[in-house]
Amino acid sequence: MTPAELATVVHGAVVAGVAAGDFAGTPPDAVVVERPKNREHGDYATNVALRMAKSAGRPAREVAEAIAARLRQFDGIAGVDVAGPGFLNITLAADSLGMIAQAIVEAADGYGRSDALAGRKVNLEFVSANPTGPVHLGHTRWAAIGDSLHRILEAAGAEVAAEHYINDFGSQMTKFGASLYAVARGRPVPEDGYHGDYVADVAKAVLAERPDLLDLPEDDAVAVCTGLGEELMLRSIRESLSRFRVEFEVWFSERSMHSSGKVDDALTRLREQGHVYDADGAVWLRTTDFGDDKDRVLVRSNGEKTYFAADAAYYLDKRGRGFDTCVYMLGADHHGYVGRLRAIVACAGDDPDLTLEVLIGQLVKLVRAGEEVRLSKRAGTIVTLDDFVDLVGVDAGRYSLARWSADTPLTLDIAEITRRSNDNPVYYVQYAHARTRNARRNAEQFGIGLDVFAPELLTSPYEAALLTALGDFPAVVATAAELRAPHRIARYLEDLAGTYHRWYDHCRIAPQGDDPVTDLNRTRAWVNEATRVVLANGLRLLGVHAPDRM
RNA sequence: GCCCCCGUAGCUCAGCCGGAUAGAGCAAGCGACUUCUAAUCGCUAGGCCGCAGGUUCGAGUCCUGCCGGGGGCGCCA
Repeated sequence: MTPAELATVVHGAVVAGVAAGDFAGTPPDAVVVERPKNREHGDYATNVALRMAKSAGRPAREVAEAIAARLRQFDGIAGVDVAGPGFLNITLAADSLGMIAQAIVEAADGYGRSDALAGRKVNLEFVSANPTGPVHLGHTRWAAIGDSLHRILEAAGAEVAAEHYINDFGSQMTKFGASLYAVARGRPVPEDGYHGDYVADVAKAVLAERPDLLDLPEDDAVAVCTGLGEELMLRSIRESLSRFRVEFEVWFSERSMHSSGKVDDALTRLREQGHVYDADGAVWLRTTDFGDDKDRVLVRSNGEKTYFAADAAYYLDKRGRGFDTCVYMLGADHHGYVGRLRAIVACAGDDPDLTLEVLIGQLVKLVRAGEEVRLSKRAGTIVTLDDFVDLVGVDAGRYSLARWSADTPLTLDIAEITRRSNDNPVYYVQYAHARTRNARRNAEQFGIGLDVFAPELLTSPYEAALLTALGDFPAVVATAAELRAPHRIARYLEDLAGTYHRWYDHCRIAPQGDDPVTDLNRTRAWVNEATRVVLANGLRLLGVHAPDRM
């Protein structure tokens, strides 16, 4: 019996109890059963009686007793205790609990998927690195979290598109082109230009493709630098992200919205909604109507449209493409933008609380031996995604970034996250997976396959602990999706790996010495395989490899 | 001044819709390798959940105020 099935059974008992007049009250829409922290409290616990007590007008313990009496009638439930203020502690029969293993093996890759977010069309925008420089460590945190979220939301049934916005319009691009040109000419980079060794690399690449560059009039040459520089930079950004196993469905160009007239359309639309006004020669959006602390400029007095205008157009474009939830993942240094974004949404006639979600990620630092790592050959003062992957690898890098809540400012110690031992959670979880594979290979030597399944033999408390942990996975994925919190997957996997290792130490799969192969051995092979499935599915959601051997 | 995030064990952090005796890893100490790969496991020790109020059967969790730390407040993108 899975926890979801048990929840249905308990709910049924509550409804039946009310119908039969055991106690009064309104049954809740759904019942939650959870794994108690303390194993002595049974396999599962529920607080439904505590929640019912008020409407029943009776002490929670009395309600609990009445529900318990009904549950005890149920096949597959071995025991029900009323504890504390009115908790119901439920112990399942071994065969009933053991069925989880078979269900998981049969569901295979599909185990953990749900329809919790079915029908939702979610747009996930993250990284959105400017094509004027490499992907840096701040982006990298979002690359890991955003891509995992992509996978998790899909597992929860949502239709998801990951998008990378390209700021390829405006003065920053021109500055980049001018910087490239300066370097190509052997002149110093302008004060407000782009610095770092990568600028020289890109300039060299531009020269290689356009040997005539220096013969062109300066304006034309800068334009060539801007165009080619952007192309090269974008290609390198894609390569870096792809190497980090991060893929986007859509690379969305800001410039394309200007040239196609979408920005003008958006301005018209906002004007029609009555939130646009002209002042000081500029065009403004009255974002203060919606909680912003000051109004924002859409078109500057020199006629140029702002980044903000493009963002309004981008939001409208997303909505036009049918997304009902638009998620923006921003660094903490951009949180001031949230108010403006909400105002755009409100000015467009949407409810920001419904269609807009802004996730703010706190800053990341990398330290080595207690010193912050800043030395980047490529970018001068920042650590790039490529530097990071070179230092720690993709698996350790992704896992280390994804296992922390985005709300936590993060300091990663290089020595700690690359250490190949049990104090490194990445390897702890990966090793557990490798161990399941090895145990399976070993069992096969004894002729143990997945044929006989006798769950009533799974009576060890270590099996109960493992089986209930395995049963939690779908709920963990659904919660991670709902809370946009990939770190919950990682924490769950660490817990599961520990539970598996303990089980492995106490419950042999293959027989020892000359002992004969028993049905218990064969049944444990299912438990082992179910664990492998969950570890593999969980690691896949984090974009981390599940190795066969370590 | 205003806004966002954080404050939980020596350290780094989990803690979902408020629920039972607040958890994990590391670090410290002790123990288990003739192993299903010890990249593992067992045990010990470690807590005014920043402070003060409030809400209620019940608060680490929700509300208010304060203290401490980090970040942000352009006709830049």
